[in-house]
Amino acid sequence: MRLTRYFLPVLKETPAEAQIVSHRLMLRAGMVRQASAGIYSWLPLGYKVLRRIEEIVHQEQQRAGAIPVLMPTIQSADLWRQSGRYDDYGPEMLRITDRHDRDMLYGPTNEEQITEIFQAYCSSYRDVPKNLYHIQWKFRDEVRPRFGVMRGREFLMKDAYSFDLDKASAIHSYNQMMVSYLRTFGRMGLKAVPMRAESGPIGGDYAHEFLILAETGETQVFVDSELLDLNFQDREIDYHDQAQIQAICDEWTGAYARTDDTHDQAVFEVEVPKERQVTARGIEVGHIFYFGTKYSEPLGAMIATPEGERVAVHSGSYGIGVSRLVGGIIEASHDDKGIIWPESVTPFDVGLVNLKQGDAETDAACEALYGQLKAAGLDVLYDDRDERAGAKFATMELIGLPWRVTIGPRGLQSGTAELTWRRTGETHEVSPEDAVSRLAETYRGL
RNA sequence: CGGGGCGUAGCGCAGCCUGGUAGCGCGUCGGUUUUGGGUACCGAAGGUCACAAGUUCGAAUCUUGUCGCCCCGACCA
Repeated sequence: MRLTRYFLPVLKETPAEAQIVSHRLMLRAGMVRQASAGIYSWLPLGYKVLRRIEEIVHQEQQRAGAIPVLMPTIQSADLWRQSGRYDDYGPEMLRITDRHDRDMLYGPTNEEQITEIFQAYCSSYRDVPKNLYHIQWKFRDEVRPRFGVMRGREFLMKDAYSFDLDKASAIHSYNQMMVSYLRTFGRMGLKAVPMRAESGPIGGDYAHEFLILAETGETQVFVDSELLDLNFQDREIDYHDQAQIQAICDEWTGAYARTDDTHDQAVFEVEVPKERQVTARGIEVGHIFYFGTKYSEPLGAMIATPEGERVAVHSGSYGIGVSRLVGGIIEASHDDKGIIWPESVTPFDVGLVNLKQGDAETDAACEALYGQLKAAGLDVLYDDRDERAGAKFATMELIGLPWRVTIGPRGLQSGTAELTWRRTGETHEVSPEDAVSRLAETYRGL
């Protein structure tokens, strides 16, 4: 993509309304535009990142056996009356009426809908286990939306719902999602720690929130540093192997990790040696929850056991805040110059900077390299504006592309380009061919 | 929902107290200049001063109401 033909409205100054760093950088990098309180338009650069995060979530959900569907944003109030949540949910739910004066709502979540779908088609133990998920916009009318996309009213969320014959099987479904989440967040360059959450009336240990540590997090967290040192990396997972999945879950939940909701200072001090006690702020990016028959009973989602008995199906729900992750990743990865995208979610793989636009020789060198990078399968943003070096560098650093190739008259004399790593500023003088092959290698498999 | 603040050009702001035909910086457009870290200079375009009512000869400025946005707190399956 040539920058002169792209739509990238970067700002030199920080808009007054933005307080936290991810919100500021998203506005300055031209990623989003606020439409009203807690509601945003996604501009091209922001949309690209959102889609890449979404794609990783899709891949990892399906790898873990979840099946994609798409449910509507607007729901009928009827199902919510059946589950009893129409009255319980309160003013956070956006309620609307259609032309026939029927009560409708903009979905804040989809337990009722998915359970209705499940019960309509599934009636036997042969139909389970099933895990259906979608990535869809949600609306929760927060009293005070803030922090840009981190706490919006309208937000994109992945929500998966598992259906099992009994609790033991449901716990395996739960564990599969926990492992899937570790992989998902790991791929995005995040260290997300599962922390014990309020489990509600069911009891047990089967509710976890995934938090990434960041100074601007809204939640106080208490964690054993042992967990922070764990590394998921790219280990081979067999999601059908119950023992392996259970072992991974045990590894990640074996040490103390809780938010202020469930924190117990006495237990913390007994279980965790002083030097490993970490108190920090966290951002919730995922939530997994086993809720048993809470919705299947009122909504009549029953299945027959092999013995012919009809029982309520055991369910869990599993959320990932897809749009929130865009802000979360920036909170976790930026410096005073701007964003630093991990290669896995970056809007462009590489930025190409022409230091002397209009000069026949540098223009030709840039055009050639631009073509080679694209031919190597890389997504390139070519800054072909007639701007000074400083302005071009500042733009690239602001929008956070992990790699920059710089071509100017100085390097061309010796036939070299500069390859710069955003994260450290480290620069290598390489031939254009080497730049292409190194970048292609870096992005292989991502 | 309690408390506080702000709506003036695309962005950041001044002007308001003490009413008199709206200004600065950045950005944008045209030109000269410069050319490896946001060059310098000249010129230009761009605003129903959030909206409504009122006071006044005259309102961005004073009064009242409405709307929008932000911050602190409470809230957040």
